[in-house]
Amino acid sequence: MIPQTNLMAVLEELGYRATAPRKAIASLLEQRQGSFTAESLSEELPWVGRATVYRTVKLLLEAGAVCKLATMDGSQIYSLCADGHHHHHSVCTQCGAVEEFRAAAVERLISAISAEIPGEVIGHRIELYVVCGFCPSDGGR
Amino acid sequence: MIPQTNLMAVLEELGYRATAPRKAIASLLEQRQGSFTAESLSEELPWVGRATVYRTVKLLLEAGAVCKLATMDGSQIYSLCADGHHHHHSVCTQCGAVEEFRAAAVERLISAISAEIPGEVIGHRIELYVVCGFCPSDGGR
DNA sequence: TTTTTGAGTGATACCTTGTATCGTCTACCA
DNA sequence: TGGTAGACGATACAAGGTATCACTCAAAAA
Repeated sequence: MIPQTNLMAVLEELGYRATAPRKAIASLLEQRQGSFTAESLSEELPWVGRATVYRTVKLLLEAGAVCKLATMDGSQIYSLCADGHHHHHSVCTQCGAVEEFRAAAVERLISAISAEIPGEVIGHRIELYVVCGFCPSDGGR
Repeated sequence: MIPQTNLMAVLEELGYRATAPRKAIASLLEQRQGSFTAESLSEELPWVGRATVYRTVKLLLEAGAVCKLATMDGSQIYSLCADGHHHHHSVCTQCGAVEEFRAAAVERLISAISAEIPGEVIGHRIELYVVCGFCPSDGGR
């Protein structure tokens, strides 16, 4: 799985200018590779205005380079998306690491359920919450 | 599917007092039967303090009489839950109607995916976004 | 290289969705 | 019919995000 490594290029292709704040945000995200919040980005780049951080994250979201997901408690986090195509995420509840997965079985399941549900299915959200291999499991305590 | 029709009784069973604001919120939710936000409740019951509305919704959530879900754009909504057991929801993107569904296939799928993912799966979130039978489909416009 | 200009910026006010605090009130049991 | 803990409303606060606005600067044109 090779994550998107040239966020700035993605933005430039869409006609957005290569400014210092955008470059800084892009390169920070490329280094970090995990999930993040807009607020954490803002803290790590105190010289970039808060509004600019939120604006840039929104641009990346619209460009499809970043996905918005929900944690188990319902709060929002963002994650780089390696894959522009439809996929789902597993989120480590301990360290925030995000993995993408695509499973044909998921799509088959959705169609099967669609058939049983009144109305037309136009979208879905599937997130798995995991304790990843690098984090101590709760059971171990 | 018979929704929970006695929210106040649920709260009283847990030892909470039957106060006028709680009764008003419970009966409003029982009438409405759809999804709602805490803010919309507060607007419909202007004589009940905002904090009380949020507190009561939280109690119902903890009691399992209400579920918290995410809309397609990531915002939070609440919905009455008929069924205390584990289930999933489909949300109409037009009118906000929520249907519950349980599918053994979902649970089988989760176990199958768990086997392919590093780490231990401890939870999941599955929501379907639909245009329900009572709403005009976008395709029709 | 210089000029031009509109996209992008930071500061700041504001909004939404909640939670915490605190003095007052009231549901309920004895 | 009290006494009292639980519940209340008002209000301040917090997190996460958007809107506004005057200023700056990237980059295309001259």
